[in-house]
Amino acid sequence: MTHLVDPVVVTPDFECCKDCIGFNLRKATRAVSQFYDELLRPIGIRSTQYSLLVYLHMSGSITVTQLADNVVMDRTTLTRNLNVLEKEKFVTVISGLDRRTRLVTITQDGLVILDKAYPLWYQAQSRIKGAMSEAQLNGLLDNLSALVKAVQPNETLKN
Amino acid sequence: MTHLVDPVVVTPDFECCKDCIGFNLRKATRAVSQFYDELLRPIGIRSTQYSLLVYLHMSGSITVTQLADNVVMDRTTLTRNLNVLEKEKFVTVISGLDRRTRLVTITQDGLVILDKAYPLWYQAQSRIKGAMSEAQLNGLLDNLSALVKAVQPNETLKN
DNA sequence: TATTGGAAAAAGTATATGCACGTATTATTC
DNA sequence: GAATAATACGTGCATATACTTTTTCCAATA
Repeated sequence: MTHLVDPVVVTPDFECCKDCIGFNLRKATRAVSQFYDELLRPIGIRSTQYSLLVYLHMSGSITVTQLADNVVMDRTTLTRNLNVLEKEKFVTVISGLDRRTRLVTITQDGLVILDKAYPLWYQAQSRIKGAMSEAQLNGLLDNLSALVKAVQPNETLKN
Repeated sequence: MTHLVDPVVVTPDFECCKDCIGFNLRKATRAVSQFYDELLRPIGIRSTQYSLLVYLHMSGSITVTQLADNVVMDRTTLTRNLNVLEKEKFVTVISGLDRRTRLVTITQDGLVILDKAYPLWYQAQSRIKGAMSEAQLNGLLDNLSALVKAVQPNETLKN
């Protein structure tokens, strides 16, 4: 005959926290972003700014919320990041037809800095890619996408 | 007979920037860290703080620079993160034997909050792990470690 | 059409991040 | 032992990040 065990408080096994996805992601992001930033430093922009400018170049004019959704960034974070780019004259932010919305557009100055930044970014990207196989790289990118999908609130629940 | 081509400025192919390791890492880190933070919110600490407390619990007393090296965090970033934990009485920071150093130690309060946080962290970690196979997870962690090693300045050059 | 509900965005507050620089302490060298 | 180099750390400044609250505007409905 079996008995229920007492509800004891088990000391957590913190050893397994070494495999925390969040911790390891943040650690790698710090290191990798610093690496890109270092190569971009000569022209005075950071990797976060480069990524936003590239996206704006590819997307064309876009509202703040749409851009935030697309790059998986909190809207208020994006607003502040855009303020920096606007101050540098790399983007313009104007009111949309729906006057609640704000349309973000890359400027000529933004395109110029993008062209300057591209070879620097490419160098950083190449060096990092050199540390892993093509299969590893594709696997990594796939896994990162899967993570984003896994943790994002289900959009279908909105309807 | 071959000729050297004119040194033309080629329009960059920004399409390939979609595979930027830094951009995709940051994006996943934003989403994933938010997910952990959401589950940790009931007890009032963030995933960054949880990770630091876990590390301090496992390592015992440690200097700021050693800790920064181990978690691949800028020393000044760590100082500020520790200030928050110190304010909450989760860690103590005292002068070491070498009076230049500062010894960081987790407190009783820190251990208490750790025990409370563990099941919440475990739940988040489990849900995320559920989105991928064991092989994928191990591959991801391996790739993240490889990235950190790839971009870190070669330590042997210091000697 | 007046109201009400929802959407888009900014501002306030706080943590996270890192570079440049300065200070205190230890180690080294002459 | 004094001068110098190296180490450990913090502060000032700026960007990156996100939650909460408030404001503005559009849409739907009674």
